[in-house]
Amino acid sequence: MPDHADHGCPGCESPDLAFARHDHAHCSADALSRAEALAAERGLRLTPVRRRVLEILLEEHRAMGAYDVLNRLAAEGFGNQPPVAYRALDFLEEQGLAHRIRRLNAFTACVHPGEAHAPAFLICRACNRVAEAPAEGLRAALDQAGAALGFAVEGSSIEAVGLCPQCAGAAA
Amino acid sequence: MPDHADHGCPGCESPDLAFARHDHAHCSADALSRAEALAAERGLRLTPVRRRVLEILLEEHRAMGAYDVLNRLAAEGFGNQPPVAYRALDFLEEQGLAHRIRRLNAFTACVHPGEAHAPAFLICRACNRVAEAPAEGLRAALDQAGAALGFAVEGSSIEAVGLCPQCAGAAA
DNA sequence: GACCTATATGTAACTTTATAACATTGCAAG
DNA sequence: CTTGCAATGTTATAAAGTTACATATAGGTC
Repeated sequence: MPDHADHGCPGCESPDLAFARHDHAHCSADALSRAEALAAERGLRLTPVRRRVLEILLEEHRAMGAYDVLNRLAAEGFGNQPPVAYRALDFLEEQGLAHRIRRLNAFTACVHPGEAHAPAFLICRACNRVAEAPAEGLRAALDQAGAALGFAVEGSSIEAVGLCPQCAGAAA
Repeated sequence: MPDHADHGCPGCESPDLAFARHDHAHCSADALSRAEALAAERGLRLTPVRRRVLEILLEEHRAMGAYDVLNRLAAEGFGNQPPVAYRALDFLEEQGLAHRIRRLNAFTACVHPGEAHAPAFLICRACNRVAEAPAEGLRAALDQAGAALGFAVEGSSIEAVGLCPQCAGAAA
C-alpha cells in the first residue's frame, strides 16, 4: 500500500487542499486501496455494491444525495430501490469511509479513511463543493463544552456554510 | 423588559443549565417578551402565526418537527399546509429566535435571542432533549479553520450527539 | 462437496420532510 | 380610498428516508 503521506498529491496529502486543484484520479485510487486494506484488517466485506458506491463518491468528488448514488447504481444493474443506496452509504459511514453532510442531505467520500479524525466540513454555498477540514481541536472543544454540562459527546457534526476561495474570487 | 441576566431563573440565566430543572414558564414568558422587543427594534412583524409558533416551541421546550408544529397550528385554526409552518419557522430562524437541529430535522426555540451567539447543540440520543451550549470559542475555531483554506465561513451548525446527565445516570 | 447459518441484497410499499407555484388577504403608505 | 407589498392560504409535487419481507450468497461445519 502506498504511503499516504508521501506520494506527492496535494489533495491526498492534505485535506486542507480539498478546494485546490490536484490529481484526483490518484486520490481515488489511493482512497480505494486504503478502504480495501481497512476492510481486510477489520474483517469486513467490501462487497460489490459497497465498493461501487465508494467508487462513485470518489469519482464525483462532491457531496451526492442518496438518490443520485442510487441512480448510478441502478444504471449499472444493481438494485434500484432506496435501501440499496442507504445501506451501502450507512456501511461506509460507519466504517469512516464516507461522511454524511447533514446540511445538504448528502454524502461524500472520506479523503483520508483510517486515520482517526473528527471532521469539519466547509460547504460552499455558490458551487456546492465540500471540503473536509482538520478539526481535532474543534472536536476537543465540543467534548469539553459537553463535559461542562455533564453531557457525554459520542458523535458530532460540525459544518460551515460560506464561500470557497474560487467562488469568493469570482464574486469579487 | 426584565434584565435577562438577573432574574434568578437558572434555565434562563445560563443556557448551560438547559438540562437542569428550572422555572420554565418563566423562561418562556421571558423569551417571548424578548422576541417582541427584538421585532419592534428591527421593524419586523411578529404576526399571529409566527408568534404562536414561537410560543409552541417555547411551551414544548424540545426540538419539534415542522409537522408537529403544523399539527398544533392546524388544531388552532391556522392553515394546515406545510408552508404555513415552514415559513414561520424560517422567519424565526432568520431572526435568531429559533434554531434548526439538522440531525433531528427539527426546530427549537432559542433560549437567549438577541444576544449574538453561535450555538452548539447537545442532543441526547436517549431522551432526545436538546441543550444549547455556549460555543463562541467553537465558532471562532471554525472560522479560523476555514480561513486557513481561504474559505469564508458565513454560518455554522455544530451538533453533538451523546448522553445527557440524566440518561447517563439512569443507564449506570 | 453438501449443508446450514449469518449476512447481504432485492423489492414493494409507505412515511416523513420540504418546496414550488399561485391565489387570496390584509395592513400601511401615499 | 386605493394601491402595493408582505404575509398567509392552498394545491400539488418533489425529495429524503424507513419498514418489512423475500431472495440470494459467502463462509463455516460436518
